[in-house]
Amino acid sequence: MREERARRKRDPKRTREAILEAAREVLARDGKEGLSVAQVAQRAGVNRGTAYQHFQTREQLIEATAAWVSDKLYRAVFGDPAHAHDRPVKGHDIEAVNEHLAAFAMENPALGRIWLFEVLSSSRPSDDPFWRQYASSFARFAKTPSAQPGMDLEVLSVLFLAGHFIWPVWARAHARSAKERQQMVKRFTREVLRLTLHGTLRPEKFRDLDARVGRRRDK
Amino acid sequence: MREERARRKRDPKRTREAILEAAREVLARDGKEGLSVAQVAQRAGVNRGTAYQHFQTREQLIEATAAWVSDKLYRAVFGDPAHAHDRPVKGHDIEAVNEHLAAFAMENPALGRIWLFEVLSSSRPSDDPFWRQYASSFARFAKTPSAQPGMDLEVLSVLFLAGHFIWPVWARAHARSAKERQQMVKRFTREVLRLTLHGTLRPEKFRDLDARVGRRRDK
DNA sequence: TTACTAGTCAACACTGATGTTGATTATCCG
DNA sequence: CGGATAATCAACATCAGTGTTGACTAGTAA
Repeated sequence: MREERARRKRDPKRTREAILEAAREVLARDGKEGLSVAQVAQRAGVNRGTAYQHFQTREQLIEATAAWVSDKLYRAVFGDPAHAHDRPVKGHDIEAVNEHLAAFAMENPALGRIWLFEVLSSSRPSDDPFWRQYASSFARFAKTPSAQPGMDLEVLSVLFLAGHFIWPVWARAHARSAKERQQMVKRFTREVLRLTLHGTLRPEKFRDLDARVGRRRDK
Repeated sequence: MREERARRKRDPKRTREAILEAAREVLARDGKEGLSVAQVAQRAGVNRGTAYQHFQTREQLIEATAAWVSDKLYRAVFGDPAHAHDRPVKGHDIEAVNEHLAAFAMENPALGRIWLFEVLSSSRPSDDPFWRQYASSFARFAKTPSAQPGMDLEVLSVLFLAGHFIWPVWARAHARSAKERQQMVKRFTREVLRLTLHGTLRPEKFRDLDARVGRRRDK
């Protein structure tokens, strides 16, 4: 019942970070509705009252955590939001985006789950910065002559994003070694590449990528 | 505070069903960790004690609900589990499976979410009957000469299943008219078909499906 | 040093959840 | 009919969670 013995050394920034970190863990494990401030505070080694000092309410704590994750995700895949201009749009870049995404998702399965669930349950998912950037990269690529005609970009975005974030959950990323995780990422990106080459890309325009897949086409 | 006025007419089967139905609603809205027996009972118009008579514990109630959903899903896509033999495996059947799945997911976005989350959080996802059947259909098809070589079936299964269940959530299926939902299903299945034709299927073997997509291939 | 600011914490009041128990009574069956 | 069965419910004990308040004290600046 007693919360903690020794009084925490004073460092509000670090305290805030500790709370957010604990919130991420709890949120990933128990989901939005399963998060309690009490549990987060205990896990962070902080008095519950202190948590309420930093985040006025349970709801705000969740919100702040989700924002943190979205930002982290954005940076991992697209880099600094400040340099959001002059992004190239060739086929290789969509490929690079997916690879970064797959790697991040596998290394942070919990965060990916948080982001996905949070975006899905938000009233306007397309307000999320990461989603916007992902979709717009896709859209710019679609206008390219390298792209297959007739694609439904919204469907494809949802399909690929869902896949990227759910694959690590399925693959039990958290219970595996770094090497295994790396292998899982490889499997996923290879399959996505194979799929896109013959589904959303014109193979004849990406012979180099085609070769990387190592699939024989017996025609 | 007082739970109900008139005593419920005695009909244990119906009562059990009412509880399960309410549990599905709550589970879909608040997720596994957000479900409380109290809320379920109230929504079902049943005394909390009665709910505990039918399901010994909160955990068992959730389990029973998930099993119900899995069964419903299985039947919607594959039909009666009793006739699980002699299933054909041609390309058209994978296509039919995906169409049934897309329609079910769109008509029951809540149930789809329940299933997906439950399977993902279970310790052995591949124990789920629906998953097994889906994966095995896929696997049998993959051995067919109609299938593309070199596919990673596990990745593809996760990718497509995740997409099917998350698309309706994204598309806000619950807030749309029947007509709109139907249109959303069409969009999704068309795009999946287009994708598979040029990613997991050999187009030259499916000229009829190719025509249905209505995509011109300017070779 | 001293006074102030603010980060940290214990305790409080309250709400709602869990699982249990015993009373009530509809329904069934001999 | 009349007793047994079991479905339903109210009430109880217990515990966890929320948000608030005031006391304590580390750090800071005059």
